[in-house]
Amino acid sequence: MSAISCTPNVGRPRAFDMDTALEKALEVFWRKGYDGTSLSDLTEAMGINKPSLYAAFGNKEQLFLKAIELYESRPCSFFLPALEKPTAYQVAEHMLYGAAMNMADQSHPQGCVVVQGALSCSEAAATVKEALINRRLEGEQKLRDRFERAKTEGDLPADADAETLARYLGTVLQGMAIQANNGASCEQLRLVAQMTLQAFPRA
Amino acid sequence: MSAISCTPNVGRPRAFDMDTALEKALEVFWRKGYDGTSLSDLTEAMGINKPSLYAAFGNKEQLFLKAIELYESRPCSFFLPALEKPTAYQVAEHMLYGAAMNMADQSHPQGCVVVQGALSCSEAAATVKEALINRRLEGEQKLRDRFERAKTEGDLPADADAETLARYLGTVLQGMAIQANNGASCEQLRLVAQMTLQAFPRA
DNA sequence: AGATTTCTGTACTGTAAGGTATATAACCCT
DNA sequence: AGGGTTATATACCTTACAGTACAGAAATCT
Repeated sequence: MSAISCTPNVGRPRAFDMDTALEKALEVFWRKGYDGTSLSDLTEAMGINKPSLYAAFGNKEQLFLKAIELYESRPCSFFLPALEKPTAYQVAEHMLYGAAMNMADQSHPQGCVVVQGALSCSEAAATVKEALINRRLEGEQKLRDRFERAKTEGDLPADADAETLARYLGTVLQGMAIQANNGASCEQLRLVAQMTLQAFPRA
Repeated sequence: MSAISCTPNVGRPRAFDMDTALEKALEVFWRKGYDGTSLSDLTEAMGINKPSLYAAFGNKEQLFLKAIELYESRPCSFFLPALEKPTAYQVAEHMLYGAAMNMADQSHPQGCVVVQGALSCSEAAATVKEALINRRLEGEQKLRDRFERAKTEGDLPADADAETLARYLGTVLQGMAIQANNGASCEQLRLVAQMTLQAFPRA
């Protein structure tokens, strides 16, 4: 995933850092959505001209998809690390509190770009909309798989409905993204997380 | 709210029904969002020309706001009726099951236009974004007021946190809108509703 | 009937959108 | 130093955007 890998050793060197520029693009897409972001918004934020953008990232759509990949692989991402907690309850707990922390964080746009990047959108954005839906569904599938495993490991009751537990958790996480856009604070989201966990079966 | 009220009795009569046209506009905004909807999309769906649209509804922004008013006052709206149920638990129950039914309904776009109409958007959509945030916050305030009342009426424990209960419910409802966009069925959303209610205190 | 009022349809405005052609600048390799 | 290669900057392309001017059509009022 590093941008270094595709840097040639001949020709004029790129005058900007691709990863930094991609971070800037992500921030704009996150704040304005795919349809709401213009190429001028992007080039301005990234500090480059259009031909550089196109040469480095393809086009607006590919730039968006690369920004999403970056988003999910960032160190502050909470989803995958939470999956590795030892019990289903702890997975849910870390995911909910991680989301509360992350989505209300004022150091970047609020909410989640995978939720709000292209929810209702033009036909021009159909591809990225589908990509985001797939990301959300994949996330829930990972949760479901984790909960199925928890059943075999005994930290979830054998009759627990892993699919619905995963969808419930996904629903709250996605709802928290909207809440963060509404201006909810980290502490307010933590209270929601706490309440959500009351419906979650324990060992 | 009827369009009849402002119809003059002199001059050439309007060749289209304003309420029907507004329904069509709502459907487009719902599906494509404010930024993703063009005036051509609107005039085509509404079956009218641009000057008729501007004369009747002002401009794109005002048309959107009128469409949202229509959305919230439609007979199939579930929010306000649910508030009138006799107990807090029944309020939550009817709201969650109503949302499950409504948001996955295939006879119109999935989800909720108040959630997805202008979530992340351009500066041009800033006004409508604010309007939608206010609608969501007002809905939660109504829930909170209802739950405060339930505490005095004794169908919620006196130490219940009405504010957090309202925000929890709002979070799940908003999350269900995303789920519906993901393609979740009514039945799947009902299972989420059921699980949500497990965290809800009863009399 | 004629004047007045309002709506409709076409054609148009200026601007901004996504994307590209081209010339020049900066580097590596021999 | 010179050729090959890649990036940059400016200027441009086509298309679509939100919004409007204007002429004609359809109604009511006197």
